[in-house]
Amino acid sequence: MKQGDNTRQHIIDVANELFYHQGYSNTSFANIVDKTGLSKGNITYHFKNKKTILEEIVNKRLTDIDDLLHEWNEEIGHPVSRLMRFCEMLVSEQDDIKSYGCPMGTLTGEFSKNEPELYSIALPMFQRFRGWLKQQYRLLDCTPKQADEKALELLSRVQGIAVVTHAFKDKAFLNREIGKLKDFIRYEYGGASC
Amino acid sequence: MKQGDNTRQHIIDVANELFYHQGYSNTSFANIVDKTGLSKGNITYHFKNKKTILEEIVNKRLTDIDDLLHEWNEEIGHPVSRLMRFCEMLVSEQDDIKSYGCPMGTLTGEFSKNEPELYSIALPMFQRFRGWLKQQYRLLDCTPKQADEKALELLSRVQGIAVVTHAFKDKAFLNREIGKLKDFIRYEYGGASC
DNA sequence: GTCTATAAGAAGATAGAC
DNA sequence: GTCTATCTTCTTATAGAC
Repeated sequence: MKQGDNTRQHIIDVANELFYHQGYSNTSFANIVDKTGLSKGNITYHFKNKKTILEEIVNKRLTDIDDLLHEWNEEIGHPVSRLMRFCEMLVSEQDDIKSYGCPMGTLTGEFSKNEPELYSIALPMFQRFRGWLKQQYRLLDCTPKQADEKALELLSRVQGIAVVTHAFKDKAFLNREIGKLKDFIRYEYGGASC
Repeated sequence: MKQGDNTRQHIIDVANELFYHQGYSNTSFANIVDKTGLSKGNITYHFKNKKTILEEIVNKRLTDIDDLLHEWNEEIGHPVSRLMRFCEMLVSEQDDIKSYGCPMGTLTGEFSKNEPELYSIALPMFQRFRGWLKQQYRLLDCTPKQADEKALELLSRVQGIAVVTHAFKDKAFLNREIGKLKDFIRYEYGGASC
């Protein structure tokens, strides 16, 4: 039982990395077998199929996102500084962004094309950030509608930077654009409201 | 021979749509067989494998891009208006963007993760737009460096809009953001230079 | 140029031994 | 809980008839 929990977590960690690094549909059970060092039978004992693994991975990611956003809420007093912190996330993950794109954006994008079931599993990750960003704009006295629009806009800016960084393998671009994006936020909300 | 050319083109058209609608690695030979109505043997007669089909598809897309950009150069006098036209492309393709994302961004993203060979085939599409956008900014008296940075920025903005539109299936967002993006260009270059 | 047929391999799903 | 083994289906590759 105790060993089983470790194994379960091990499978999730390995699959999470594989799904991110080579895409979900490009990752086979055999890939997970190889990288975990476990047998196929053992993995199917813990997870019925790939979709079940994905669900667990997304659950883990959602928990991680919630923890992160909670931490930012606790540690960062001003909404504008929180928005900045959100942007800085891309900088600290720049090596992965360059090599594999945004873990949330690329996964959702893969499913959004033609896999409604998996799409509905992955979308909540985006919704978490959207909701949190909206809250920050609400604190800056935006109306609900304005706040949501601004949340989506910021999400869009960040996703665009991730896509281009990934496509052109260009970390200098990422750092430059995140800098400009923070300037934009600072300029728009340098202490003022909506 | 003449029928063969039609068949060849038919395969390319069908595969192009399938690769866009469900992703490259998610599309099998059997999918192409079904949708073309041709036999498997006939398709392998024309194309050795999936990669070869992809190469032809990208070649076709590159020709289409070149034709489009050439047309814009001919028909639109002012660089600022050309940049606007570039943004408007997303609006006219909004139904596809919503359902399948940007054909260029999603394809390149799929390969950029872990398929260097296919990545090098797909990247030139991005480079075409990057180069053309840079030219427009050069005409607006930007230095080569500035022009290239602005080209990447605009590419990034548009890709971000495509990703979020696709993720949230939200055409209203697309139209709103493209409007704002055009305002931004108009504001920055309302007849002035860099 | 187009088709059918087959074979060889990879993928996912399932059963049972330890 | 973990493993080996089998089975079915999907995917690709190749050969040969019309």
